[in-house]
Amino acid sequence: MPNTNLLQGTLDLLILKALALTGLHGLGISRRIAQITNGTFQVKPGSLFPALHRMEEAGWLSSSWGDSENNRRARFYRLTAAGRRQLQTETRQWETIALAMASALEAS
Amino acid sequence: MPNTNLLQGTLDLLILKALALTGLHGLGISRRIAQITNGTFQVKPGSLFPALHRMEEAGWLSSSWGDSENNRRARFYRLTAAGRRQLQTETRQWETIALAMASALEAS
DNA sequence: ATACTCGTATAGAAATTCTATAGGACAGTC
DNA sequence: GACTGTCCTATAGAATTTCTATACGAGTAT
Repeated sequence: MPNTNLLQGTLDLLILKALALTGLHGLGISRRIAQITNGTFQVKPGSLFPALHRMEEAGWLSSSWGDSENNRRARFYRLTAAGRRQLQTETRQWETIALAMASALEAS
Repeated sequence: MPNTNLLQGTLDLLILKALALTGLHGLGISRRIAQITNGTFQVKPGSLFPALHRMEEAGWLSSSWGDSENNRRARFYRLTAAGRRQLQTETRQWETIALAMASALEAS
């Protein structure tokens, strides 16, 4: 019974968008996503970290170890140039989908 | 390389919405989805039929054999009462998600 | 010491969707 | 009648993403 909390496919876009302004470490990304979605999406570690690894593998993120605000060892992620392009692409895709769904749900 | 054409989770809602007005057979549902989304979503048989079976299993649809407009044997699906409730539930869920995403994508 | 928070990580399960393929039946044409 | 195309349903198998649950190390505070 997967409480499909998040729509499959939206997580990547949210992560990319969370990193658009500045680099963040994992939990920081999670917090920023909660912030920009007004608390609607609460990404849990088990979803977040595999996604980050996958996206780094894809070349959209790069990362390095550093120290967090609380003096903990943390891995900081930032967008690569390809990641920035991907953000644009996925944003457009989302807009297409949102438009289509809005049209469908308006249909009488 | 799954060209995830459709966002995972939207298919059910689209099917429910396609059947909101009147019962349809499988390919008819597919055509109606294309229609109400202005051609954005083209649901292929390999996605559609498993979904229909699943949703009937879940009690949201009921079906019966009949003849299509073209005099072919076709299975007609219609919403059950539970299906109608599910349509409302998923519509609200979608709206929540769409709002959250809009908020996220607006963030500077 | 102890307990708590922060931060990352992974294994395993679950679910949905896609590609590819199949086949029966009707309709139209030569 | 044979052939071809369209309509309609169906399934197997693969691929992918996300969730639950669990773990562990290290800093902080009591």
